[in-house]
Parts: sequence; structure tokens; C-alpha cells
Amino acid sequence: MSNINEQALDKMVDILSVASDKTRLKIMLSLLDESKCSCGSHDHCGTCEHRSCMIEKCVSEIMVDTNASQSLVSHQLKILKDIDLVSTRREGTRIYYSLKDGHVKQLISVVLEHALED
Amino acid sequence: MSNINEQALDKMVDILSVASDKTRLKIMLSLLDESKCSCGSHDHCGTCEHRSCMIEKCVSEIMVDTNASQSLVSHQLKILKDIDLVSTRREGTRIYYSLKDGHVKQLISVVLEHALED
DNA sequence: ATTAAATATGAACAATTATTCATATATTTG
DNA sequence: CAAATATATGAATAATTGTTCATATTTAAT
Repeated sequence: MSNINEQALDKMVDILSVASDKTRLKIMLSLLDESKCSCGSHDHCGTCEHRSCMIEKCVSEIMVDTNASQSLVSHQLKILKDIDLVSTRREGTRIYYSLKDGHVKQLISVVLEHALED
Repeated sequence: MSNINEQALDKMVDILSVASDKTRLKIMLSLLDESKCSCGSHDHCGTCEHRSCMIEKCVSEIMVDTNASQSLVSHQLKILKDIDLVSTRREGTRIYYSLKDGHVKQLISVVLEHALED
């Protein structure tokens, strides 16, 4: 077969499994929504490291975006964090989440492109 | 949230769900294995339409590649076909399967790249 | 027509998982 | 310290799903 080892295969399954849930997909889409960006120096936010361009949202905001309960959002955010797809930052009682790397964005883009066909 | 409609979201979930199973992932990797290509006019096979470059395998070959039972492979191939990720061609008693479009390859590539990191 | 080979399919089971509910933790404010 | 707000977590449930086993279908060959 392919020259892909068992470990990489398992990791692929992990990433895809995490991405294949509707709630989590909504969360990820919410975190890479570029319309919320007010940074003037770039066309897109997800691709730059600029602090003000990073899209981060607290749990409550994500609840609104995804239309899911607090508990559900927290549970699913934990799953996303466990697999290292999001990072967190605390600010008072709020905890802000953001996507951790560009791969997620690429993944979503490819799948979305496919989904929008025909 | 994002400007993605419910229908596209569901289709994304479908694609990702189908891709997130280890057996199916192995099948897809088997079907885009470039090492088996003997086409001289291209470096890679998956990217060209050349008949001789198309990678197709019958169920028995896929069984060997994936190390899965006949029944399991057939079941999973059906799932891949239902979502339109593979196409089939009959030759005698054998049925040859091949990946249907380039999106699958892109999807696998992105995920693999991610999986191979750190 | 039988037999053999390749693949498909239906039922059943085991295991995983998404969601909800109740409760716990942590931080700020009064 | 007490109350309030934001988030996290554990247990329980319901639903989905991967796999196996047995059997059916299809084609080719004798």
C-alpha cells in the first residue's frame, strides 16, 4: 500500500474524526470567520500572525455563532483542544479560543470547495 | 457566523465522516498510491486524466492493501460510492474501483501534512 | 446446467459518541 | 465572605456506526 506508517494513519483518523462533527465544524468555521476582522494591513486575517488579526472568541460568543448549549460547546472545545487544534487565553472569567494553525483552515477550505460543487 | 448554508455544512460533515474511518482512509490511500504507476509522461498519476495513469484496483487488491476482510471492504466501498468519492468499472467478475476526483487527493494531502508534523 | 470465483448485502452485535442535565470550579465584584 | 458570571466536568442516555457472519448475486468456465 502507501508508505504511510500506522502512527500517521491514526493521527489522520483523529484529525478527521474531530473535524467530522457538525457542532465542532461550526465552531471551527466560527473561529475562522474573516468577516469579523478589522485589521487594515491584510486582506485576510487567518493567514497572518498579527495579534489584532487573530480571530478569537470566548465561549459565549461561540455559543451564539453555533446555536449550541454552553455545556455542549465546552465539551466540544475540549475535544478540539485535546487534539491541539485550538489554543486558549484567559481574560477575567472569560476564556478566548482561537484556531491554532493554518492546516485547519486548509482542511476546511478543501472540504468546503468540494461541498459547494454541483 | 460564517456565510455557509446548512446544506453545504451537512455535505462537509458527510465528506469528513466518510473520510474519518481508518478502513476507508486506507482504501483511499490505496487508490491514490502513486508508486504503482508506470506512466512515463507524468511525474504523478493522480493529477492526470491519462487512462493508463488512472489508479484503479479491484476489491481483492484493496483487501490485500488494507488487510481487511472481503465483506468489510465491500461495505466500505459502498459507503465511498454512495457519497460519490469513487467510481467503478466491471471487467468480468471483477469490479475495479478508482477515486473520482481531485478533491479527495487534496483532502488527504492536507490532513497527511498535518499528521506528519512534529 | 453446475461449479467456481468475485463481489454485494442483510442482520446482529459491540463499541463509540454526541447531547443533556446537574454540578463543580474559577474569577470578579460588592 | 457572599453572590454572580463564565466555563468546565462527570454521569447518564440515546443514537450512530464499524465489524463480522451468513447468504445472495453476478459472471465465467467446464
